[in-house]
Amino acid sequence: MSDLEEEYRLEYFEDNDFVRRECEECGAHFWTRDHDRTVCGEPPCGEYTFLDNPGFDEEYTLEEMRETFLSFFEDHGHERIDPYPVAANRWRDDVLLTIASITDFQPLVTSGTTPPPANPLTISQPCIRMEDIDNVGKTGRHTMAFEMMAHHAFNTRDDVPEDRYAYHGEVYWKDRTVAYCDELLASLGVDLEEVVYIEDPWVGGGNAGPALEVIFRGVELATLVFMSMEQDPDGEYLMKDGNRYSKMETYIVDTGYGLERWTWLSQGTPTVYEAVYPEMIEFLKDNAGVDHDEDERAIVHHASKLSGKLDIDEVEDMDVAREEIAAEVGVETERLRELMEPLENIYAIADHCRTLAYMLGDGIVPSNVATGYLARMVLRRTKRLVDETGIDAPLDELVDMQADRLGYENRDTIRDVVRTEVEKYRETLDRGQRKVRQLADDYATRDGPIPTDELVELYDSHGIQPDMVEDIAAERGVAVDRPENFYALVAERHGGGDALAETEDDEDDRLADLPETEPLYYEDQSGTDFEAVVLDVVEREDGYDVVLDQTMFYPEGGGQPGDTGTLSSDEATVDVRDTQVRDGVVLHRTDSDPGKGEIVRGRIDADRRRQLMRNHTATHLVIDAAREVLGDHVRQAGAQKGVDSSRIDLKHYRRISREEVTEIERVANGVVMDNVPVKETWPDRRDAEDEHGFDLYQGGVPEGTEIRLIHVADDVQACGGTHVQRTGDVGAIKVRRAERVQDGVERLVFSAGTAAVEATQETEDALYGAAEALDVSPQEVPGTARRFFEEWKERGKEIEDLKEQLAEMRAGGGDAGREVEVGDATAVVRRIDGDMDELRATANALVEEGKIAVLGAGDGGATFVVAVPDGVGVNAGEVVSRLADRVGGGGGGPPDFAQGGGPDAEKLDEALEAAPEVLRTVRNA
RNA sequence: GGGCUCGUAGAUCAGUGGUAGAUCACUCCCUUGGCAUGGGAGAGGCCCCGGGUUCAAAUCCCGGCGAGUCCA
Repeated sequence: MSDLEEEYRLEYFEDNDFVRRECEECGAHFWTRDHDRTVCGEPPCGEYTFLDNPGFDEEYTLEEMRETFLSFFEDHGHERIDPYPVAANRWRDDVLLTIASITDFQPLVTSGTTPPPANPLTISQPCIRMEDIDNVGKTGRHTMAFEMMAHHAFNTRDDVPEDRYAYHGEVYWKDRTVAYCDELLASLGVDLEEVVYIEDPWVGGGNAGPALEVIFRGVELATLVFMSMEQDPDGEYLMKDGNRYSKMETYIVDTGYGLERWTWLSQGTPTVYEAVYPEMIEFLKDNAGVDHDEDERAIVHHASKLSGKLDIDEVEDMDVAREEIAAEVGVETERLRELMEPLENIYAIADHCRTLAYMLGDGIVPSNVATGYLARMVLRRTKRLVDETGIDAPLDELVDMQADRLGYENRDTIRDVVRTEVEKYRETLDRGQRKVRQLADDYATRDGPIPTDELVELYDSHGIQPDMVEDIAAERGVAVDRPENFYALVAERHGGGDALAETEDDEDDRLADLPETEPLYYEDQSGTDFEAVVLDVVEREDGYDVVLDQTMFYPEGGGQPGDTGTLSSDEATVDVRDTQVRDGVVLHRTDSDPGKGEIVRGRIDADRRRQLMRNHTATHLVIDAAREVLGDHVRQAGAQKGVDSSRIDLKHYRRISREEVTEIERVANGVVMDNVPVKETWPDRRDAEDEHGFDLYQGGVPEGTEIRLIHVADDVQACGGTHVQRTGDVGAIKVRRAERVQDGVERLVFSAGTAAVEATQETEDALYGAAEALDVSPQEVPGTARRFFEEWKERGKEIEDLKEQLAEMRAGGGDAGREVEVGDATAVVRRIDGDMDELRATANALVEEGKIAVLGAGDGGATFVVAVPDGVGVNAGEVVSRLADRVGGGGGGPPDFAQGGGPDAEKLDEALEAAPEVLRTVRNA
């Protein structure tokens, strides 16, 4: 075992007369040029000393600071890289949002599978961290959106083979990294004597390494991480997370310089927000009517400087913390709150709008899942703050102010998304208010508070904040039972949620030893016949996996199903039912064993494959058409190609209308008719990304240095599937339907080629069938169907009406049945073979006349209705129950009107015979 | 990806297996010079769709469609 102390003994520190010290306050080790320094200086061992006392020679705006940083590293041999989207789930599935610049390069680049876009590189990466959301605006230093400026270098040890990783050798390591930091700080006018490097080992996501925190005037300006270890039970390093780690063959410089912190430091304003969004804060203050006099400004200024104490993670009681600040500033707590709260809200609004600009600008569509859900939460929170603070500018305009500043080009879409989402929120609020009002009225009559479980239900199922419930309940004088641990109770409802460990079926070692299968399906996408050698046959539960040296069978991938067909040797032919790929080895799933070492002739099911190719090319066309019709924000959220029909899931913030579907279909078929070639290229991924951007990766990010691109007209996508040669080969595209798979995700189901024609014929057949049934032409079907439906309803009403008349006549006519005396009342017992409605109507009519009605019907089964006028002591339910018993069934109902029946219709008359007896028995009971 | 809730008149919603309801809106009549209002009458329902259980389903069960919401 060894610890990391050695790791920090840099030559750079030696050469520049640094000393290593242990902080008197917290015990951390740090390096400094100031030999008299005894504390590390990071709060709580130090305080911000740059407020009103800028740390740099000049003041910088956000834009200027970013440019200064990037050009500094460009001048020092780094290539400037465009930022990645904030929606990190577009290239990795373990995080939703980009939370650091290194997020961009995980896992493919950090693992050495794929080369970095440049090495070394510098970037200013927009990031979003939701954890601190409650601190934003209050502490003066927390933001949800920020840019992490960084420089990265990807290294491998010299002794590893040159081709093992996608990059090789050392670019630079710890000394140069620290030297850059010093030089950058010095170039901005920082006195290096004041700079402290704290040893703070870094652990995260299965990797670890030594790291340095750079502290200047109490603020952490940068973190320099030297990622060089991976988790390993036998590793020699025990890190702070309690796990053991060992050195990797790759090691990576991962730095993070907070753009906002640097801008803030250069200006020395009381809060970071005033340094970062001065114009927007001016605008918001103006709009909200925040106008302070000299005196008030001084209070706010003083309080802002102390606001670091309001960190809700560290402060136990917010109110107490505010009191302390008020005491120190020398004003009433309430006065301070009145002054500070609107400002805090304004700061938060500015930050949240920037967050939304990043999210929506990068194509996140608000929804109830994943990043879309986060966007929705931020938007709603922002909307609440805006309303609370009395700002009357529409939210889409506020977000647009940030989008404009950040240079987004899709601002119209962003505004449209915000407007749509605000409207949805308004509807949810309306719904919620109505619900709460009703509930409150309900509990107002019951003389008790609204219980906790109702509160939890309102929030969990209807999204109604407890605050809102309390407000509305208070208006009605109803208390609310709101416990401290409210959100814990909500979490409880969602159960343990222990994630099921995905049981990766451990593949045979046999496969690992086999060479990667030579793919023939790219060389000749329309080829169907080939010869190959059977390298191995693995028996499976339900068949065999055959491995060949080369194959034309396309293995399932990119939403395209694996090929089927046959493998024939001289002796036998086996069926290939499916094709899969594991680590480059293609597995042909067959029903019997073709024999290891045999030379076989492979033949794929050409018709099926051709349909799959048509569907795959059609998929590209439909996505492209959808983008044209619906907007550039449309992205693929999943796809599955099939022989008869395929589907793609698209991110879109509205339901796709019938007209839009028609238009998409028209555009896609236009490209089919243009019959343009479908081209395949294998560019270097860096060139491809430079030229086409991240939208290449609609179906996921491929590995490797070179990637395969499919070009169809103007559309370019990274794709591993097989395609037809010209768009005309698709034949035709028919969009069969659009359905909503989640909020914000629309699914288009479509068919290509023969299946498109068949799909059209199917709907036509249905239409012709309907036309024939109605005996009209197909064009007249909608009108006629509507008319028939109307008439059918009319007739229903008429029948009901007639039944009632019939019932009255029956009741009055006394044609059949018999009248018996039951006590003081008269009962009419009669068989009427009508349906339940008729019996009911007749019974009602008899009751009107003051008579007890006992009616029976015998169509199919036996049914009874018994009705009793007011004031007659006979329980109708009881009578029915006894009568129904005689026909093998049951029945019941309220005492004045009951129904029942049973299967034995032939016993109906018998039962009616017994009715007078039953009535008397029940009456006396 | 998972949990929960909802779908009944044009709108908002009641309706815990037994005759489908309320309020607003709508139409007509009365009150008034007219309007606000007030009084009365009326029209308006495949109770989302399909299956099942039951003598009987708006109601219970299963599936589908549509919507909302919370969490990862």
